[in-house]
Amino acid sequence: MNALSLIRQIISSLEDRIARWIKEKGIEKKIDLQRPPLMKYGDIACPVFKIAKSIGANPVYLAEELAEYLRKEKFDFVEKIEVYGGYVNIFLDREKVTAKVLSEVLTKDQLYGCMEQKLDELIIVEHTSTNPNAPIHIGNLRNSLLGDAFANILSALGYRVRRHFYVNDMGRQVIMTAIGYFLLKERNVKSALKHDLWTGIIYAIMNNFISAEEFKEKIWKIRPDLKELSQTKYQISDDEEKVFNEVLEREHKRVEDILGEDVESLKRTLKDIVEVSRDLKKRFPEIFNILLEEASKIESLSKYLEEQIRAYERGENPIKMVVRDMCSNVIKEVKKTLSRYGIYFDSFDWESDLAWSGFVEEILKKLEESGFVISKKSNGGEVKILDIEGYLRSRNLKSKLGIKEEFEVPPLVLTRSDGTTLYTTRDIAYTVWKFDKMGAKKVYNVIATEQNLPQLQLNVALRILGYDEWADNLIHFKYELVHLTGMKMSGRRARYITADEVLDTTINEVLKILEKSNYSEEEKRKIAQKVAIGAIKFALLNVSPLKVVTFDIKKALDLKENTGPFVQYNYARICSILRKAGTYRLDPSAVQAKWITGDLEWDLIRRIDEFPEVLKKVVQNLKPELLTNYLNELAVAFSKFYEKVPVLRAENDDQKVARLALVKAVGIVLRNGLKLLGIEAPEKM
RNA sequence: GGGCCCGUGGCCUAGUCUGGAUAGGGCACCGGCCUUCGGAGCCGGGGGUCGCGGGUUCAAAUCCCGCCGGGCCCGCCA
Repeated sequence: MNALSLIRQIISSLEDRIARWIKEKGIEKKIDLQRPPLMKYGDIACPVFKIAKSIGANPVYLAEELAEYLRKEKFDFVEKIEVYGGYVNIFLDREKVTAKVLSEVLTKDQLYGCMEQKLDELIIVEHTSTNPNAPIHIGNLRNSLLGDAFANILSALGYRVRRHFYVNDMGRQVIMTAIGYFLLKERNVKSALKHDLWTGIIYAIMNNFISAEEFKEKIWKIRPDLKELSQTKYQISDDEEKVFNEVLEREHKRVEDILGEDVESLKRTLKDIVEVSRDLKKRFPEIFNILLEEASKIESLSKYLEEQIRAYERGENPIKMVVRDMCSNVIKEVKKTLSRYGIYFDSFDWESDLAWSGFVEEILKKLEESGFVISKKSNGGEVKILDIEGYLRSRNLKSKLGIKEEFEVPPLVLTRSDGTTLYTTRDIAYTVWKFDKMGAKKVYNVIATEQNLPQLQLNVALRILGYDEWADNLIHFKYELVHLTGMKMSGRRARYITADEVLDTTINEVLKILEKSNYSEEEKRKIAQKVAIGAIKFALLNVSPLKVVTFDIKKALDLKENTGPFVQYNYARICSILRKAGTYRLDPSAVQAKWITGDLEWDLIRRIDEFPEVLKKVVQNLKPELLTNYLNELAVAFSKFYEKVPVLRAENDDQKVARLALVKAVGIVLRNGLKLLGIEAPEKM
């Protein structure tokens, strides 16, 4: 691990020495060095309050004593040591540090920040993994950007990284979409839209039909006579809605007894189904009506759906062909969208492949052998349930996994009553596959926090299988969802802001700014592309994954508010300086650091030196926002330097060369950092 | 009812794990700066009960307890 920053190394050697001093005094305390808040307090500070307290000494005297001790030692890069209050403040030798840091950055160039040694360890980052029946929208995009940037950084740190997309083609939603997709195909209805948009609409409509049917079945249990009102099972007419509401109102006691459901929530469901139906019918009348017509020929869509789910799980045609055809078409579009964002995968893993290979069944059997699977009679069949809580209690694992003892972890349903598997069940098999077949040492799953519980259950399931080490190395990289101002995204209503739209509108916005410039059309296009990507990615990555992002398209388009373009802008300015400078020897031996030891320069040097540390922190803490923050601050620091310190019109050639070297080094870090975020640094903008 | 997460000037955000010096940035606002390397910029200014209340400590945004507000989850969905 040689990618330590220089100052980090200096701190370590100081810490060793201080630890020795503390030990000599017979004190047990540990001390951490810190970065002082102001430059006048030096570069590294050591507060001595803790040890002073433990031996009842005056902190100021003790600090003086420590300072004396340290002064006697020889530290390579330390210039002076001062005491202020209970702090020992250490000032570094700017010239020496600057020379060393610049030499490091300039010689490594594109590799600065990266580990030289490649590690053998394979890390799998699974991200995006959207259902293959809809377009990538702004919410999914957060997942993709986090996963991709994180994978980039891991690979900079020397790991072997593979990016995997899990194609979830066995879910209920996908199969119902495929049914509708097939019905339209039979009627020769061709999509005028991109495939992912097309299936997104089909999904919404089919889902609405099935919800209507399920709702009616419930009502009819209470009032079989109301069946006569029904024209079609898949729509709730205005009359029906009225009557249903009356039934729910008047007979609420019976309703709750028979259905075991809350009347208020049933009312809400009813209202929702009707509203969604109206909305979809209005927006997509043809598709809606044709699907309704075709669906009405089927006795029960929900039964039919269940049959098809079973058939697909067994790998039977024709549903197999239909689903595969539809999903591949959607995935093609998803790939296209993501490639516009510069995001690629090493592998698309089809859920169904795993199931058809018999691997899911194998895992299921193994789980049953553990003795923690409970079978429960239901719907004329048997559901299998994994007793997570029971296992945790029997192994006393709760505190290890950070779960409150009193909290009872809900069981995981492994199979439906007809024997088909559920998402998380298949995910257990998939996870085993990642570790076992792919040989991953570590797996990061970039998945929204709403899946917290299933991810925990998955983790425990691995332990039940005896794969504790894998479970320890399975990391749920969680993030919160994206909310929108002014509208709500909803797959059920086929309402979303797609990643393509976001990019298109942002590009247009950048083009407007570029209008007055005298770049060629071609250049403008290229720049707009890069800057738009920079704005979007930076904005989404800049927010902690654990915080809900409220995406305001208007704000996102205000490029002044966006720090991505600001960072890019400073890179472009750097390129401009270097271009105008012509050919200067900027190799380390030609640079005299004594010319660049002012506060502004020193601030830049310290930040540049910190870059490798930042990358490590991003990975350790799952916080890509540390990198966006870092880059923004580096750009701010550079901007200040740029304003105050002339480079091309320096006083003499040596000074000019030194300043040019510094500028170049800043450019290298900005460019490398942006690249890790998946953002290109334009030389002109 | 239970569990997890978030709460820092008008808005966004760092710092919280591992407690230390004047809570760091950005946007917006007000006032300056285009004869100087790219003004998508720079300089200056106002604006804060770090959600609230206790506790621990020489020292709390940070640790502990209790509340409040917001989000998510507790389906034979994913």
